[in-house]
Amino acid sequence: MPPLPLPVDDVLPQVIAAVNEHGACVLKAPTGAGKTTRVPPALLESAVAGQIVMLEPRRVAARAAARRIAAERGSALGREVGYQVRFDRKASDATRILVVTEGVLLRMLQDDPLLERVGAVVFDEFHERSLSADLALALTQRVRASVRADLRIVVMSATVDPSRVAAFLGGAPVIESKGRAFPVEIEHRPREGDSRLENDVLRAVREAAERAQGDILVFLPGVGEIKRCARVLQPVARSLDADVVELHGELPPEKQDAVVAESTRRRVILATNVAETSLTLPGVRAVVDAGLERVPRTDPSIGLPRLETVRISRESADQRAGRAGRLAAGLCLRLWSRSEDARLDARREPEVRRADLAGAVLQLRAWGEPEPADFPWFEAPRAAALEAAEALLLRLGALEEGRLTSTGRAMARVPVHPRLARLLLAARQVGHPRRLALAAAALSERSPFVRMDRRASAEQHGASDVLDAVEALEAYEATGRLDAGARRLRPGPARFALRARDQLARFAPKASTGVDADEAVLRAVLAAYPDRVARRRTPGGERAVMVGGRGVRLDGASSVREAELFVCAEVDGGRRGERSEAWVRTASAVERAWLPASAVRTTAAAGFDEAQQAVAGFRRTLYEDLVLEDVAVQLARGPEVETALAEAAAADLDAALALDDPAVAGLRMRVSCLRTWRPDGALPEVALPAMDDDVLRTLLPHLARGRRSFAELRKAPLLDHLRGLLRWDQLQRLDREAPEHIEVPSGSRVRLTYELGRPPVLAVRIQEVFGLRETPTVAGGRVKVLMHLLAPNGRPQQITDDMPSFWANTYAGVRAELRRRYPKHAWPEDPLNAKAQRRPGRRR
DNA sequence: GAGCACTGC
Repeated sequence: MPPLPLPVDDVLPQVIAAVNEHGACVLKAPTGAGKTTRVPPALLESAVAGQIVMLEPRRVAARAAARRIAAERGSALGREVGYQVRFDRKASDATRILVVTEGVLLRMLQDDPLLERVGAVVFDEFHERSLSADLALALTQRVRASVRADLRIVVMSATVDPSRVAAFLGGAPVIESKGRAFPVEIEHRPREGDSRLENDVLRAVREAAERAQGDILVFLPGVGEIKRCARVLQPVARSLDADVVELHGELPPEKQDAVVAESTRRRVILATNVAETSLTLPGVRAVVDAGLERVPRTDPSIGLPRLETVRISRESADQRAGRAGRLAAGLCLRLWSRSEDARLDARREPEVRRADLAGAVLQLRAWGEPEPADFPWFEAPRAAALEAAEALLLRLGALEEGRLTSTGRAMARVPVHPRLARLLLAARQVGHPRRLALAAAALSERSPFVRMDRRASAEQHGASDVLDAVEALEAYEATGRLDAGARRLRPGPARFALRARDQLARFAPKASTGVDADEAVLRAVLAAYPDRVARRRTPGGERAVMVGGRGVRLDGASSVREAELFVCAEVDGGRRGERSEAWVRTASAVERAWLPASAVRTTAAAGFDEAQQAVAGFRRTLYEDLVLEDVAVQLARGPEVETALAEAAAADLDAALALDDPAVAGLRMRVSCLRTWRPDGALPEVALPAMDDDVLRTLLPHLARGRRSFAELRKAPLLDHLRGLLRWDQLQRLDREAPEHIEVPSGSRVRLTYELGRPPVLAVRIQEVFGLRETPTVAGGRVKVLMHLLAPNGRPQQITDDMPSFWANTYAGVRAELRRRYPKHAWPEDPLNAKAQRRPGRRR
C-alpha cells in the first residue's frame, strides 16, 4: 500500500545526512509525527550495513511498529522487518529492521558486546528515560566511541531537551519535526482548601461534561483514589447517561482493552499513569488532571523501596493535556493553581536517579565494565545508590573483591532482579530448580493472588507467602482450578507466572539432590533477601524488627503468622522522612539454623563485654539483633526529641593498634568491631555515618604512609575498613588529591557523631547505652565515649564523656521530661533504678 | 492505622 505522507517525511533527508556525516543524530518530534514508522526504513535505504535495531519501551509498541513498517514496505512480518520481545519473536536471518524491547536489547549487548551484527540502533521514545534505555544508550555510545565508529545511533524523543543527548553523542545534530495535534484549552481549577480530592474531581468532571463532548479522562495517582472517585461520580454519571470506568495496570488485559476500544456510550475514565504513556484512548475530548502520580523510589539510605505520591512534572502535565486533543480540539482542567503550576518541575526525575541499581550494575559488570562509578552514564546515578547496589551484589555473592564471580555471571543472564536470580541459583545448594524458578517468577511478576479481605484471610496460617504462591500455582497447573491452593489465584497473572517459570527454569542449575521441597523454597528466599531477616516482636503479632533495627508490620493478608524469624520479601519502606514502620506484603519464614553460623552467636560467645555490646549496638545491621536481647527495638511513636549519642575516638589504644593517632585508632577499632559482628564480614554501607572532612584529614596521613600513589593507597587495609564510612565524593577526593599534599593539624582530635534515624527515640538510645555506665574497656584499652544530647533542632545541648555523671544527671533529667511529654508511651524500665532496687544500699 | 505506579530479558 502506498504510505500516507507524514510530517516527519520532510526531515528524513536531514536525518540521513546527519547520520551519514556524524554517525548519530537526535530527532525531536511529537507523537503522531510518524518517526517510529519512517526512520528505520529511511536508514535502511541509506545503505546502513548490518541490522537496524529499534528500541521500543513496551511490547505492544514494538509489535505494532514492526507490523506497520512491514505493511508500508509491502513485506511479510518476520522477513525483512521483524520484532523480538519476551516470549515472542518474529524475525529471521534476513531481518534488516528488528524492533525490540529493552530487555532484549540489553541481552543483545551481553551476547554481542560490540554489536557486531548491528549497523544502527534507534532509540524511540527516549524521553521516557527508563533505566534500561539510559543504560542501553550509554553502552551503545561507548561501543561507537571506542571501537565501532561505523555504528549509527538515532535518538528519537518527543519532549526531552535534545541538546543534552546530542552532546552525549559527541555533538550529534538535532533535527526537529512538527507533529499533528489539535489545540487543547487548558484551565486551572485549584483544589479547594481542605476539600477531599474526589469532591474537586467531581466538580471538574461536571464542568467538563457541560463544556466538552466525548469521553472525559481523569488522571489520578492510584487505585485507591480511583475507587473513591468512582463512588462519588456514580450519581453524576447516571444523570449524564455516562459510564464510569476504571483504568489501571492491575486490571486484567481484557478490561483494559475494553476501555481502550471505542464505546457507543459516553464515559468518564478514571485512570492512572497507564493512560499517560502506555494506552491511547480514542474518544477523549476532555481531561481532568489531579496533578499527582505515584512513583517508586529506592532510597539507598533506607535500602527499601517505597511508593511516593508526588506532584507531576510539567512534561507530564502537558502530555496528559495532550490526551484531549488527539482527534479534535479539547479541554483540560487542572486541579492546581497557576502559581503552583509555575513551580512544577520541568520533568520527572529519571529512573536512574531513583531506582534500585542492582540489576543495572550487574549488567554493566557482566558487559565488562570494571567500575560502574567510572562508567560514562547518560545521567550519573547517585553515588550512594551505586554503592548500595554493589553492597547488595556483594551480599548475594555476585561480587568478590570488586569482580564478578561465576555466580554473578550466571545471575546476569537470568532475566529477573539479581535477588531473584540468586534465589533461582540457590537450587545448586537446595535442589528443586523448577520449583525455585516458579518462586522467582511469582515474585517477579504481578501478584498472582486475588486481593483478599483481611478478615477473610485471618484464618490462614503458613510458613511463607512465597510458598503459598508456589503451591497455588502448581495446583492450578495440575488441576486447572484457581482456588486449589491456600489462596485464590487470578487467571492472567497465574498463567503468566507459569510461563515465566518455564523461561527461568532454563537458567536454573541442575541439581540431583536437595532438601525437602518446601524447605528449599524457604531457604532460597533467604538467599535472595539475606539483609531482610526480621524477628517478630511478640508471638503471633504483626509487628517485627528487621536487621538494622527497622520496624516492620506484616500485611493482614500474609499467612506467616507464627514464625519468629521471617524474611521480608516484598516490602514498602513507607513515607519519606518518617520512621514509620515498613509494610511487608510478602513474608517467608526462616529457621534460626539456616542463618550463617557466625550470625547466631550470642554476644557472650562472641567475646564482647557489656560495654562492647553497647558500642557495636549503635548500628546493628547484624543478624545478632535477632538473637540478642531485644534492647534496641522499642519503637515509641511521635517523640520529636532528637537525641543522639556520639561515640568518641579511643583515648589510648595507640599501642594496641600500632597507629599513633588516637582518632584513627579508635575509629579503626570500632569499624573492626562492627565488621566482626557481621556474618559476612562486610561493612554496613548505609547505616554508618559519613565522615566529615576533619576526620578525613586526620586519616589521610595514616593511610598514605609509605605509599606514593592512590593505586597503592587503595590497597591499604585500613581504607578497606573505612570504605563504608567515606562518602563517595570523599573517595573521589582521595583519588584527586595526592594524600601527601594534605595538611594535617598535628595532634588533632576528632569527634564522631552518629546520625541516628528519625524520629530517634530516647528510650531506644538510652537502652543502647545500658552498658556504658562506666567508661568502657575494649581490646585492653579504654574507650572514651562522647555523649551528645541533641535538641529537636539538632543542636547539641550537652556533651560529656563522663559516663557516671551522664547517668546521674542528664539521663535522669531527660527521662523525666520525656515521661511528662509522652505519658502514654511505655518507657523502658529505668536500668539505674532497677539496679539500685536490686542492690539496696548502693547510691548513685 | 492503612497503604500496592509502570514496564521489562
